[in-house]
Amino acid sequence: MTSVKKMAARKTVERQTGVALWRQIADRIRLAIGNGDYDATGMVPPETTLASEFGVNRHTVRSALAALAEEGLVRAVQGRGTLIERKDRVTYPISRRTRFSQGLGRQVKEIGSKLLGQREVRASGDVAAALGLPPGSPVVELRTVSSGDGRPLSATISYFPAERFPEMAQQYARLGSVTKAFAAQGLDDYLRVSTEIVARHADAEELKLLKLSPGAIVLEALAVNADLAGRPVEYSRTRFAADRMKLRIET
Amino acid sequence: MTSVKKMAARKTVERQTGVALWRQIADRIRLAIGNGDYDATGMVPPETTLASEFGVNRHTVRSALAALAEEGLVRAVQGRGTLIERKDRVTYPISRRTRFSQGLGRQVKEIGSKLLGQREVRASGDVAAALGLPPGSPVVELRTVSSGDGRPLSATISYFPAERFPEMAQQYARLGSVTKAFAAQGLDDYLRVSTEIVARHADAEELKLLKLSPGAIVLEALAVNADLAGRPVEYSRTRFAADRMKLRIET
DNA sequence: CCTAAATGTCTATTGATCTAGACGACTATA
DNA sequence: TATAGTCGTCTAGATCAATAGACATTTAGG
Repeated sequence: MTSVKKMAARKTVERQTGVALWRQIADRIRLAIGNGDYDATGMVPPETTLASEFGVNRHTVRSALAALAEEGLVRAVQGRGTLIERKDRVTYPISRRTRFSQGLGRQVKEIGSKLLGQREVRASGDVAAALGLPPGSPVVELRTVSSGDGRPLSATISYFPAERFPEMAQQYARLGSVTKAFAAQGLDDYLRVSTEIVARHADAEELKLLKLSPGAIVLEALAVNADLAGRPVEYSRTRFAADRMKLRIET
Repeated sequence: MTSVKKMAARKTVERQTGVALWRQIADRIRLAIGNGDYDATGMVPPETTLASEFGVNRHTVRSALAALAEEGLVRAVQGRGTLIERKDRVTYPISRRTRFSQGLGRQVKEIGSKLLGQREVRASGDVAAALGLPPGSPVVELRTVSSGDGRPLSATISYFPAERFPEMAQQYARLGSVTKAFAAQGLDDYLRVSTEIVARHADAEELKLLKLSPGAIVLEALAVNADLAGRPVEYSRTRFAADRMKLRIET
């Protein structure tokens, strides 16, 4: 409809929006790489081509590519072109039996989980409601960051009923997995009962934990897991680096 | 953990990242409004306070507030302060039986669906794969925008197998609902078989359709619905205005 | 009625971003 | 070994983003 642009498929970027053109273009190219748009050549189109596609100066495209090179996503080789080093976006499956490491298994070679902190606190309103406990009940809080092949993928804050799982913190520290820590305390199976997802700009803490650049997006998933009898055993708040992840809902 | 900032809670913003300070600040304030941080007064803190909190000049804060006023989120009144006009996020449930209007029922008074365009096209690779058809098969494409209480919430592109649902476009135009259009063509029930979710910055078209301000985020859900025999009947690509919506996964 | 506190407007200056053009350096291929 | 195609670097100027300070205007409250 409306106007039909001729020739070189014009990819629009917006000016005067508080987001620099080079950053908008970097975001678009990162997305295109993730979509496999350049798989045929394994390279990003030449700078001059990109510049005319986006309707900007070649220097602006170079700034965008420099940012992507900084991320380790591409590598420019003089005389040849700009090679794609890594294709982004890991798929994270969400199902009734969601297990962090399991789902990522084949997509990344190495999964890392780092425990940032743990403490016992009294459940605030939302945590208590999610876990079906009276407000103020003791809960174990775990803060973790998970990464795939060295890149941070998600930052999580989890809450567990302290009375039922008093050793949660120690067991997690020892085993490095929520599923295993549950098993060590007599819970062999649990199911995802609810997940809420919002997308927003990352705050300062998230930028640091996930090694993101400002303006980056996080997908925040609020999830409740329950045992087979339906009693909540975990409430978690996971922030995913949106440009590295895709969520798949399996129903 | 680590360092504890003292005094006037310094809210950090990052410089030289391609995202203007005023936009970072606008994003932070929008988030704070959504979190209910200013509910006590119904107002945003004074410009001078915000300026010192973020460690920037008052003019920079004014640019941020001007952007939020443009969105209709706040309204500045000389001599009084900056009033919060609106704070919201509609929840969109995703389950095996996802129906657009149903889930929003009690949250918004009035649901609007606008048909932007319809045509019959040959299925491209991804569409064909999702619908389980040979590439190039005829499919009906519908483009719609849905809104709640007058504000656009989502923009959708849907594909239906043209052979099985030849009247899709006409029926949708007449009935204003995919569920009803299916029913009119003999399909009484269908289920969501897969959903993929990514978050990214809105492109130019989405900014326009969803009446967003540049730099805004969209949640993109790629979904396949199938009949009870498991045959795909719809492939849809829905872009939600992320600052107005929350997705709830029901498993 | 005055004052404090808040937003509105103006000018001037600095630094970051973007454009424009030219030319050098490297790679692959005919 | 040319030559076309591509990335690398440099200079100069225009526009946008942010700072700084001053003062006007409006509102609420003593």
